[in-house]
Amino acid sequence: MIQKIYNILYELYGPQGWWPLSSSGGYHPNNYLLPDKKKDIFEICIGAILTQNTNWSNVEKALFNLRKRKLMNAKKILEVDDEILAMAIRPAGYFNQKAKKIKIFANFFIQLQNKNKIPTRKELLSLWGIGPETADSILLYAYKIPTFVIDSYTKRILEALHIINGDLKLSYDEIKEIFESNLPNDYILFQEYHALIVQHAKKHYSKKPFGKNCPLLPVIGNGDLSNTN
DNA sequence: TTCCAGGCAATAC
DNA sequence: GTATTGCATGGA
Repeated sequence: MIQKIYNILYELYGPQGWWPLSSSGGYHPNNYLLPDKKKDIFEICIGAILTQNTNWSNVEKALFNLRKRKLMNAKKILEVDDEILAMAIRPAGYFNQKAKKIKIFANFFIQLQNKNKIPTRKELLSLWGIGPETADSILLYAYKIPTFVIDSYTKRILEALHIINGDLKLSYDEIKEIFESNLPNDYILFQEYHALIVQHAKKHYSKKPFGKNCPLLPVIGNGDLSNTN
């Protein structure tokens, strides 16, 4: 079932090429070696924080401002005044909170560089401002670690398809496990699948009634709560 | 004008 | 332990 949904979405939309990177002019379908530079890895991490409950077009404005001010760099982020940073990322909303989150992450990022290591999920979750979705996005898209990203769209679609029951209020990790236990452990597949879910949800699950004209519903939505295969 | 976006932490119950 | 609230901009 989980694999089948992926096949249908891929057939519908094709490769998505997440994460969008400014250095490659946005999305980069079929180039799964990216990011390959420290600056791009950092940009993905910052973008993952900025996009928390925020439209990507607003995040792009904030990222543009950061590049314009030569702040797309962990050391510079730590040096700049909180208020300057907050104003630069203002279009992304929640700018005071996010400025604080970005500073905390920049400090962590520099420590990673010094130790020449990649972050663990546990380390990321211990940072103020990094929750499960942001941690998984960073691991999957910046570091190519095969960990599945769950967002509100994912839950919305699974509920519409009756693969999960909204009343059961499954945890983030439980929903994540539904995907990971039914798919090969492949970061490219995980990157594309999450991106396809977002693409599909923007089209059919953004405004109510959710799932209107969703082509998955006639194929998958059979009301069987137990079958996640 | 209202609603929503690729959440998270703090607070209330 | 679970539910609610604050955080904020910009486009539809």
